[in-house]
Order: sequence, then C-alpha cells, then structure tokens
Amino acid sequence: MFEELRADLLGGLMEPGQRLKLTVLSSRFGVSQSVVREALTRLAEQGLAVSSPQRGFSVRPLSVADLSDLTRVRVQIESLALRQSFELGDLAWETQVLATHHTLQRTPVTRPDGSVHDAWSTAHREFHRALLAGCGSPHLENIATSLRDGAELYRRWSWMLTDDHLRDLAAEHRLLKDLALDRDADRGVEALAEHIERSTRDLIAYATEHGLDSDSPDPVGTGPVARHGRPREEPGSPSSA
Amino acid sequence: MFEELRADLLGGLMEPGQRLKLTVLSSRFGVSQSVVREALTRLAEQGLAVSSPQRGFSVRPLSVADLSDLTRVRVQIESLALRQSFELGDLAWETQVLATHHTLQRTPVTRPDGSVHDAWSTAHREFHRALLAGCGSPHLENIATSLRDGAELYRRWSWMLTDDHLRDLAAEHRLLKDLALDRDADRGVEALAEHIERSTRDLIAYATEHGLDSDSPDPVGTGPVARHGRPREEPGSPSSA
DNA sequence: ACTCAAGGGATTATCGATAAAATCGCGACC
DNA sequence: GGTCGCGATTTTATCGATAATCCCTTGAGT
Repeated sequence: MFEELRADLLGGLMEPGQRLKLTVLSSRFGVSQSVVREALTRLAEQGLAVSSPQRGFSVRPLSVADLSDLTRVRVQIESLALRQSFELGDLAWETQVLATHHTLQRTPVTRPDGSVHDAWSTAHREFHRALLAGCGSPHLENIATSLRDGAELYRRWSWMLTDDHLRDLAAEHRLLKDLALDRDADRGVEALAEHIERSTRDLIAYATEHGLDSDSPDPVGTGPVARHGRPREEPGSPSSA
Repeated sequence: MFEELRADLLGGLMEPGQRLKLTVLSSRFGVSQSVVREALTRLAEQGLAVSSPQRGFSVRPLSVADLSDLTRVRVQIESLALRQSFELGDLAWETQVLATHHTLQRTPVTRPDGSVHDAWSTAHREFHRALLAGCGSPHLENIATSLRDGAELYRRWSWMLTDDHLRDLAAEHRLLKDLALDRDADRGVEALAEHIERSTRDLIAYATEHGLDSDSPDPVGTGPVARHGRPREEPGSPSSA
C-alpha cells in the first residue's frame, strides 16, 4: 500500500499541491486511515509530500526555484559519487553497470499504445543507481537516491510538457556506460552533469515561457493528467464545474 | 512529544540497538501508541531509528564502519556547502555566523554539577547550521543537517568515552568563525574537515582498542548511561536477574 | 543430554470510533 | 454593497481495542 501510494506520487497522478485527504485515500486503497496516515508520514519525511500541522498532507508543490536548486545539488552529489565509483568500483560494479544498461536499452520507453512507462522507469532508476553503487559509501548512495526521487517528480512533468529530449536518451546512457567501463572520470562527470541538467533546462524554459512559476494553480494539470478522470476539487480553483 | 523522543535518542539515553517498545514509550510519555508509532516512523525515516517489519522499532545501531562512512560523506558534503557559503554568503550570513558563534562561546559546555549539556548542544548545532546557511541551497543544507544529526548520536558516545578533545573545541570554532569572516575558503574547508574528523578519529581509536566493534552488545551501555537507572531488559543479555 | 514441537505470553499492526480543529457557507450588521 | 461573526460540515488527530504475529518457555521424544 505504501509502495502504491508512492508510485502514484512519483508517477505524477496527483497534481502538485493537491491535498491528500485521509478518507479518500483510505477508501481508495481499502485500508484504514491509520495506515494511510503512516504512509503519508513516511512520504512527507522523504520529501514527496508535505505535512501541515492540523491541516493534513498534500502533494509536494513544484517550483522552478526548487527545481533549479535540486538540479544543482544533484549534479554536485552525483558527480562526487560517480568519481568515487570510477576510482573504487570493483568487478561487481562494472558488471552491474553493464547489466542494468542492457536491461534499460532493451526496455521500450513507451508502450505501443503510447501510454506511460512503468518498466522503463524502474530500469532507468536501476541503471543510475548502479552507476553510483561503486562509490562504496551507503550514506552517499542514499543521498543520491533521495535526490533522484525528488527530481523524478519533475521529470514526469517534463516528460508531458516538453518532448525534445526523447531522441538522444539512449545515446546518453550508452555514453555513460562506456565512460564507466573506461574509468574516464572527468568525461563521465561531464556527461552525467549534462544528462541531469538537460531536462531541467527544457522544463524551466517551458515554465518561464508559459508563465507557470512557483504557484501555478493548475496549468500543468490540464494536460495529460486529466486523462485519469480525477475531478479537480481544490478550493484554490474558483472556476469550478 | 516527537521532539522529546528525538531529544532522548540524540542525547544517547537509549543504548544503540535497544528495542523501542510501543507500550513502554506510550506510558512513558502519557500518549497513545498511535502517536508513538507515528513519531517512531518519522524517526526511522530520518535514520535515527530502524524499523523491522513485524518486529517493531529499535535504536539505530552504531558501528565503526557506519561512523567511518558517515564522517567521510559529511566532510565532503559540508566542504561543498561551506565553500559555497564563502562564495555566496551575504551580510545576513556573516551576521548569523558571528551571532551564533558568540552564543556558543558564552554557553558553558557542561553544567556546574558536571551533567550534560543541553543548551550548548543546541548552540553548537546552530553555529554549524549558520556556517552552512550561506550556501543558498535549501536541499544541500537539509542534507548537511541530516548528516549532522546522524553523527550527533556518535558524538554523544565519543563524549562519554573519550575526553581528550574538550580543550580546543572553542579554539576550533573561533578559527572557523574567523576564516568565515575572512572568506578564506581553502583554509576554512581544511579547518572544518579537521573539526569533523577529530572526534571520529578518537572514537574509532577507542573502539578498536577496546574491541567494541559493529555488534557490541552493551559495553558502551555500562558507562554513564546506567546513571539513568534504566534496567537493562534486552533479551540479548543472558545474565538476567 | 540434545532436538524438536506445541502452548502461552507478549508485542506489533490494524481497525473503527471519538474528540479536536479548521474550513466553508450563511446571515446579520455596518 | 461589503465585511465581520457565528454555526454546520468536513477533516484531522488521538484513542482504546481487536486481530495477527512473533518470541520464549515448557514439555515430550529421540
């Protein structure tokens, strides 16, 4: 149940800032409010949701300032971890990088019906995790994973709104894999930074162009999310049905 | 209540690895098991406790491997943040560094009766937070804080077991403050790294010398913790009453 | 004497309900 | 016509109890 809710959040099913009411979630998953509450508590501690005292929980709001900061920190942390992986990674690490890259390469990005990407997403996460797993530092790895999860939220929106970065993703991953096997730290870090910053650049450009900045009420929600048929019931939108 | 439990954990009142039973905690704090459970969930997500499914919660176990890793990562992260603080910090940052250092300097480390240090601990945390607060990156700041909290657990034990680092703490903090005001990044990072690594070195030396490694049952618990009169009721100790 | 199995006790996880709090809507007042 | 205040409804936070799980002890069997 926790994993389900987490997947929903990461999948971008709920729009940012939307309130997460205990009753609707408990009926939705068929469990009591207690377990929903515990799940939300964990999610909030992870940063995927926010908890307002006496106000309940809501989906973590998105903003270009946060995305910008997140990306910058992510580049720094992942560069650190990648460099250490290149120095300290053993044979098992090399093997894992190769294996996860193969899986990622052979997993289709989108399904034939054009819907979302569930297997590819996990494969993508596994590949990037494997890249950094050689650093030999559990703490550093956890931090990197946590940051990546935070960025995942943005990546889903970037996916829906901009579409000019789909073509060379495979090439970027292949380059990262090759540089890892070659232990070319400098170029590896450079490639990883570019890989991380690319979608951020696109999304920020789109956001500033379309004027949806920090407190966009729902312009992102009018897109592919409406597909899920969830009625917008936020009190912030005066243009009710 | 959450803060109380968190302070107890950080204060080293419970010994590492000890089980945290819901009933005793709920009666201890005079609240229901639900709120204890929520607090433990949050603490577990923060890393201060560990959650075993169907087995409840327990105090985060300590090990030299974990401490070593934690210290290494902490040096890297804090160096990153400090360097950015030195570059980007504004007047407000300088002021905060100066102010928190003054408070820290004027707060006695131990009380006259020789007991623990509650005000000093918060002042210490505030000073280090202020040092890094100029980096202009909320995410990086959060990560650094989280790592510092994790290290706090070890620091308390280091305090009780080794005592050769009490004398020059004030000098180290003053040096850090001066270097911050001078914006001397290289020497600042060097001083901070030394400051972080010092107690770790001492504690690891003590641990390896006294043979209490990863799974020490309670040799650390026989120390100042027994002062709290809490009977050892772990099932792991066969020498029961 | 040791191993294995079943029973009893203790502890955790979940549930439904109650109490507290906040929000929203309606009406009175300025 | 606009604003403030009060009451009703929704929602959260807490509670006590039940059901499920695990650990330890006790006993028989080998």
